Amino acid sequence: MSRMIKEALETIRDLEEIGVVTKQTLRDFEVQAVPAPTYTADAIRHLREQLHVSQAVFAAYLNASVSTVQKWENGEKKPSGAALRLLSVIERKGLEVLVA
Amino acid sequence: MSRMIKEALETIRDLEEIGVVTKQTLRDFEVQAVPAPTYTADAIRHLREQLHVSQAVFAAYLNASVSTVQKWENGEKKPSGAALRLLSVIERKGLEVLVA
DNA sequence: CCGTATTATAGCACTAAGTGCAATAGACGA
DNA sequence: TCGTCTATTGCACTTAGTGCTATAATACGG
Repeated sequence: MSRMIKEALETIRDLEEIGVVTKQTLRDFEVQAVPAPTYTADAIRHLREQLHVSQAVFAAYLNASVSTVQKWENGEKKPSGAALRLLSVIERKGLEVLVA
Repeated sequence: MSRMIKEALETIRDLEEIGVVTKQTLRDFEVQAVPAPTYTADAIRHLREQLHVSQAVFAAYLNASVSTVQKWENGEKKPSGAALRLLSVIERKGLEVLVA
Protein backbone atom coordinates (compact mmCIF):
# COMPACT_ATOMS: atom_id res chain seq x y z
CA MET A 1 0.00 0.00 0.00
CA SER A 2 2.76 2.44 0.85
CA ARG A 3 4.34 1.36 -2.44
CA MET A 4 1.29 2.63 -4.28
CA ILE A 5 1.50 5.94 -2.49
CA LYS A 6 5.14 6.30 -3.37
CA GLU A 7 4.43 5.58 -6.99
CA ALA A 8 1.60 8.08 -6.98
CA LEU A 9 3.92 10.70 -5.56
CA GLU A 10 6.46 9.94 -8.26
CA THR A 11 3.83 10.36 -10.90
CA ILE A 12 2.84 13.70 -9.45
CA ARG A 13 6.47 14.82 -9.35
CA ASP A 14 6.83 13.86 -12.98
CA LEU A 15 3.77 15.90 -13.84
CA GLU A 16 5.19 18.74 -11.85
CA GLU A 17 8.36 18.73 -13.92
CA ILE A 18 6.27 19.25 -17.01
CA GLY A 19 4.38 22.01 -15.26
CA VAL A 20 0.96 20.41 -14.97
CA VAL A 21 0.85 20.65 -11.19
CA THR A 22 2.75 22.96 -8.90
CA LYS A 23 2.53 21.32 -5.52
CA GLN A 24 3.79 17.92 -4.67
CA THR A 25 2.41 15.96 -1.80
CA LEU A 26 -0.54 13.70 -2.31
CA ARG A 27 -2.61 15.78 0.04
CA ASP A 28 -1.71 18.93 -1.82
CA PHE A 29 -2.85 17.25 -4.99
CA GLU A 30 -6.24 16.55 -3.51
CA VAL A 31 -6.68 20.05 -2.21
CA GLN A 32 -5.59 21.65 -5.44
CA ALA A 33 -8.46 19.93 -7.20
CA VAL A 34 -10.86 21.95 -5.06
CA PRO A 35 -11.53 25.38 -6.51
CA ALA A 36 -11.44 28.34 -4.15
CA PRO A 37 -14.99 29.55 -3.49
CA THR A 38 -16.01 32.97 -4.77
CA TYR A 39 -19.13 34.90 -3.83
CA THR A 40 -20.42 38.20 -5.10
CA ALA A 41 -22.29 40.53 -2.78
CA ASP A 42 -25.57 39.49 -4.36
CA ALA A 43 -24.71 35.82 -4.10
CA ILE A 44 -24.24 36.17 -0.37
CA ARG A 45 -27.54 37.97 0.02
CA HIS A 46 -29.34 35.39 -2.05
CA LEU A 47 -27.79 32.62 -0.03
CA ARG A 48 -28.99 34.21 3.18
CA GLU A 49 -32.49 34.88 1.88
CA GLN A 50 -32.68 31.35 0.62
CA LEU A 51 -32.12 30.24 4.19
CA HIS A 52 -34.86 32.60 5.42
CA VAL A 53 -32.79 34.28 8.08
CA SER A 54 -32.18 37.93 8.91
CA GLN A 55 -28.76 39.50 8.74
CA ALA A 56 -28.55 39.30 12.52
CA VAL A 57 -29.28 35.60 12.66
CA PHE A 58 -27.01 34.87 9.72
CA ALA A 59 -24.22 36.74 11.45
CA ALA A 60 -24.77 34.73 14.62
CA TYR A 61 -24.44 31.49 12.71
CA LEU A 62 -21.28 32.71 11.05
CA ASN A 63 -19.97 33.94 14.37
CA ALA A 64 -19.49 37.33 12.80
CA SER A 65 -20.95 40.77 13.49
CA VAL A 66 -24.03 42.16 11.79
CA SER A 67 -21.91 44.97 10.45
CA THR A 68 -19.69 42.49 8.67
CA VAL A 69 -22.57 40.69 6.98
CA GLN A 70 -24.02 44.00 5.87
CA LYS A 71 -20.77 45.09 4.30
CA TRP A 72 -20.47 41.78 2.50
CA GLU A 73 -23.95 42.12 1.03
CA ASN A 74 -23.44 45.75 0.08
CA GLY A 75 -20.09 45.08 -1.52
CA GLU A 76 -18.13 47.33 0.81
CA LYS A 77 -15.97 44.50 2.10
CA LYS A 78 -15.22 41.06 0.79
CA PRO A 79 -15.23 37.96 2.98
CA SER A 80 -11.86 36.56 3.95
CA GLY A 81 -10.70 33.25 2.55
CA ALA A 82 -11.90 31.29 5.54
CA ALA A 83 -15.23 33.10 5.46
CA LEU A 84 -15.66 32.18 1.81
CA ARG A 85 -14.99 28.57 2.64
CA LEU A 86 -17.55 28.75 5.40
CA LEU A 87 -20.13 30.18 3.02
CA SER A 88 -19.54 27.34 0.61
CA VAL A 89 -20.06 24.85 3.41
CA ILE A 90 -23.33 26.52 4.32
CA GLU A 91 -24.49 26.51 0.72
CA ARG A 92 -23.83 22.80 0.36
CA LYS A 93 -24.64 21.55 3.84
CA GLY A 94 -27.00 24.10 5.36
CA LEU A 95 -26.79 26.11 8.54
CA GLU A 96 -27.17 23.11 10.81
CA VAL A 97 -23.63 21.86 10.33
CA LEU A 98 -22.35 25.04 11.94
CA VAL A 99 -24.01 24.47 15.26
CA ALA A 100 -24.84 20.80 15.59
CA MET B 1 -48.47 24.57 16.89
CA SER B 2 -48.19 28.25 16.00
CA ARG B 3 -49.76 28.91 19.40
CA MET B 4 -46.84 27.20 21.04
CA ILE B 5 -44.43 29.35 19.09
CA LYS B 6 -46.24 32.51 20.12
CA GLU B 7 -46.15 31.48 23.73
CA ALA B 8 -42.49 30.67 23.48
CA LEU B 9 -41.84 34.12 22.05
CA GLU B 10 -43.82 35.70 24.88
CA THR B 11 -41.76 33.78 27.38
CA ILE B 12 -38.58 34.95 25.72
CA ARG B 13 -39.82 38.56 25.78
CA ASP B 14 -40.54 38.20 29.47
CA LEU B 15 -37.07 36.88 30.06
CA GLU B 16 -35.69 39.73 28.02
CA GLU B 17 -37.38 42.27 30.27
CA ILE B 18 -35.56 40.79 33.21
CA GLY B 19 -32.35 40.81 31.24
CA VAL B 20 -31.73 37.12 30.88
CA VAL B 21 -31.70 37.20 27.11
CA THR B 22 -31.03 40.11 24.83
CA LYS B 23 -32.41 39.08 21.47
CA GLN B 24 -35.95 38.20 20.74
CA THR B 25 -36.88 36.13 17.77
CA LEU B 26 -37.08 32.40 18.08
CA ARG B 27 -34.26 31.97 15.61
CA ASP B 28 -32.10 34.34 17.57
CA PHE B 29 -32.85 32.32 20.65
CA GLU B 30 -31.68 29.14 18.98
CA VAL B 31 -28.50 30.69 17.74
CA GLN B 32 -27.75 32.32 21.06
CA ALA B 33 -27.73 28.90 22.67
CA VAL B 34 -24.72 28.03 20.55
CA PRO B 35 -21.53 29.19 22.23
CA ALA B 36 -19.03 31.07 20.11
CA PRO B 37 -16.04 28.83 19.40
CA THR B 38 -12.71 29.77 20.90
CA TYR B 39 -9.32 28.33 19.98
CA THR B 40 -5.93 28.97 21.48
CA ALA B 41 -2.86 28.90 19.28
CA ASP B 42 -1.96 25.46 20.60
CA ALA B 43 -5.46 24.17 20.08
CA ILE B 44 -5.29 25.11 16.42
CA ARG B 45 -1.94 23.40 16.04
CA HIS B 46 -3.16 20.28 17.77
CA LEU B 47 -6.23 20.22 15.59
CA ARG B 48 -4.10 20.40 12.47
CA GLU B 49 -1.63 17.76 13.65
CA GLN B 50 -4.52 15.54 14.59
CA LEU B 51 -5.58 15.71 10.96
CA HIS B 52 -2.05 14.87 9.81
CA VAL B 53 -1.70 17.75 7.41
CA SER B 54 1.02 20.35 6.92
CA GLN B 55 0.41 24.05 7.41
CA ALA B 56 0.29 24.44 3.64
CA VAL B 57 -2.36 21.79 3.16
CA PHE B 58 -4.35 23.01 6.12
CA ALA B 59 -4.29 26.51 4.69
CA ALA B 60 -5.51 25.21 1.35
CA TYR B 61 -8.46 23.53 2.99
CA LEU B 62 -9.28 26.68 4.90
CA ASN B 63 -8.84 28.73 1.74
CA ALA B 64 -6.37 30.88 3.64
CA SER B 65 -2.69 31.64 3.19
CA VAL B 66 0.12 29.70 4.85
CA SER B 67 1.20 32.90 6.54
CA THR B 68 -2.18 33.19 8.20
CA VAL B 69 -2.13 29.65 9.57
CA GLN B 70 1.37 30.18 10.91
CA LYS B 71 0.38 33.34 12.73
CA TRP B 72 -2.61 31.57 14.25
CA GLU B 73 -0.44 28.76 15.55
CA ASN B 74 2.25 31.10 16.83
CA GLY B 75 -0.25 33.35 18.54
CA GLU B 76 0.61 36.43 16.53
CA LYS B 77 -2.87 36.77 15.12
CA LYS B 78 -6.22 35.35 16.15
CA PRO B 79 -8.69 33.83 13.69
CA SER B 80 -11.67 35.97 12.78
CA GLY B 81 -15.13 34.97 13.93
CA ALA B 82 -15.96 33.16 10.72
CA ALA B 83 -12.60 31.39 10.80
CA LEU B 84 -13.28 30.19 14.32
CA ARG B 85 -16.61 28.83 13.22
CA LEU B 86 -14.90 27.05 10.35
CA LEU B 87 -12.37 25.50 12.71
CA SER B 88 -15.17 24.20 14.91
CA VAL B 89 -16.81 22.64 11.87
CA ILE B 90 -13.56 20.93 10.95
CA GLU B 91 -13.09 19.65 14.46
CA ARG B 92 -16.53 18.12 14.55
CA LYS B 93 -16.96 17.05 10.94
CA GLY B 94 -13.46 16.65 9.55
CA LEU B 95 -11.78 18.21 6.56
CA GLU B 96 -13.95 16.43 4.02
CA VAL B 97 -16.99 18.63 4.56
CA LEU B 98 -15.00 21.60 3.30
CA VAL B 99 -14.39 20.17 -0.11
CA ALA B 100 -16.94 17.45 -0.77
C1' DC C 1 -54.57 54.63 14.79
C1' DC C 2 -50.58 54.86 17.47
C1' DG C 3 -46.56 52.85 19.47
C1' DT C 4 -43.18 49.37 19.42
C1' DA C 5 -40.03 45.97 17.52
C1' DT C 6 -37.76 44.22 13.55
C1' DT C 7 -35.10 44.78 9.66
C1' DA C 8 -31.82 46.88 6.81
C1' DT C 9 -28.93 51.00 5.21
C1' DA C 10 -25.34 54.46 5.61
C1' DG C 11 -21.46 56.81 7.51
C1' DC C 12 -17.65 57.06 10.50
C1' DA C 13 -13.41 55.69 12.86
C1' DC C 14 -10.47 52.32 14.71
C1' DT C 15 -8.23 47.79 15.56
C1' DA C 16 -6.42 43.87 14.05
C1' DA C 17 -6.67 40.12 10.70
C1' DG C 18 -4.85 38.61 6.37
C1' DT C 19 -1.27 38.48 2.98
C1' DG C 20 3.27 38.38 0.66
C1' DC C 21 8.04 38.02 0.61
C1' DA C 22 12.68 36.81 2.01
C1' DA C 23 15.89 34.65 4.89
C1' DT C 24 16.88 30.78 7.97
C1' DA C 25 17.10 25.99 9.53
C1' DG C 26 16.11 21.04 10.52
C1' DA C 27 14.63 16.55 8.52
C1' DC C 28 14.48 13.27 4.95
C1' DG C 29 15.10 10.87 0.75
C1' DA C 30 17.38 10.30 -3.88
C1' DT D 1 25.61 16.19 -1.03
C1' DC D 2 21.82 18.29 -3.31
C1' DG D 3 17.01 19.25 -3.48
C1' DT D 4 12.51 19.37 -1.31
C1' DC D 5 9.35 19.76 2.36
C1' DT D 6 8.52 21.77 6.61
C1' DA D 7 8.18 25.46 9.77
C1' DT D 8 9.85 29.93 11.96
C1' DT D 9 10.83 34.78 12.06
C1' DG D 10 10.57 39.47 10.75
C1' DC D 11 8.94 43.16 8.01
C1' DA D 12 5.64 45.98 5.67
C1' DC D 13 1.32 46.67 3.68
C1' DT D 14 -3.67 46.16 2.61
C1' DT D 15 -8.12 45.60 4.03
C1' DA D 16 -11.35 42.81 6.63
C1' DG D 17 -13.83 43.07 10.88
C1' DT D 18 -16.15 45.57 14.47
C1' DG D 19 -18.79 49.05 17.04
C1' DC D 20 -21.62 52.87 17.19
C1' DT D 21 -25.17 56.10 15.78
C1' DA D 22 -28.73 57.79 13.06
C1' DT D 23 -32.26 56.88 9.70
C1' DA D 24 -36.19 54.61 7.39
C1' DA D 25 -39.51 51.11 5.97
C1' DT D 26 -42.27 47.48 7.42
C1' DA D 27 -45.16 44.75 10.39
C1' DC D 28 -47.75 43.76 14.37
C1' DG D 29 -50.32 44.32 18.70
C1' DG D 30 -53.02 47.21 21.90
